[in-house]
Amino acid sequence: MGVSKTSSYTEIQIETANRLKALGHPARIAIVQFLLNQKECICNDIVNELPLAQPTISQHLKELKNAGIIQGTIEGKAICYCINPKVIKDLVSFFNSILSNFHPEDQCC
Amino acid sequence: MGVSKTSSYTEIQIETANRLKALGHPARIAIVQFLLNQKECICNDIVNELPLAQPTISQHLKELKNAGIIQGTIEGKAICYCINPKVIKDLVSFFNSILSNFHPEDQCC
DNA sequence: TTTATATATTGCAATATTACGATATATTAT
DNA sequence: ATAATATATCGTAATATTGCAATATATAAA
Repeated sequence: MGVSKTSSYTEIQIETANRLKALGHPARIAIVQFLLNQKECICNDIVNELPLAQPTISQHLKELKNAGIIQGTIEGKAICYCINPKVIKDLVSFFNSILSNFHPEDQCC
Repeated sequence: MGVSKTSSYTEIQIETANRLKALGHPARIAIVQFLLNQKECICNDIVNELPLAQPTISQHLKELKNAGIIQGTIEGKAICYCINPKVIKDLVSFFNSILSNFHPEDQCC
């Protein structure tokens, strides 16, 4: 006892958690994958592809956008969404640093 | 019109989303990082480290365990939790496949 | 200007998550 | 057997997420 629990979370922990949370839904995983398989990444194509109503897709896109994972630009009356690769690269770095800290000989299970 | 939205989610999309969701909370990020920085990965040490009550930590550990990210073994009256590196490696593979599908020349924004 | 198309926002119901006090369980120490 | 320690579970309140119908906005087409 006597140990004070003063530690809160670091900015990096919070930002990483926000990004992973944004990707932590099958519809949003599917959206990201769909965007990458299309040359034209138009919002309406996602609505036609996924089994969700248009407002729900719009909501998921907003969450991905808020987390910085995608960005959108207006293309006439449509909106084109694209991946931000830097965020994905940051996540890969995060997991790789986890793996580099992993020492099997220290594991008790 | 005429396009039926028959597609649901694949098993991989669902599993990946579950794992990312499990990591999508700063406390669970902190837990994973803490486990990797300790040789002895004892649950009670996490309780002393993080600014959360013991039942809350227990609940977060359960979610990480359900997602397969950690596993625990009984060590006397304590429980030792460890990372499952395969799950992290799977996530790195997932993000790398996203990056390999990313073609800047196809992006509209 | 009217109509059609594409997307966003609002409002709302159902469900899930988060956090914790109280309590249960299980092991160890006395 | 009793007490102490470590962890899990239960119950519950507060909040967040998910999904959608209805509606608003904005651009393009007629």
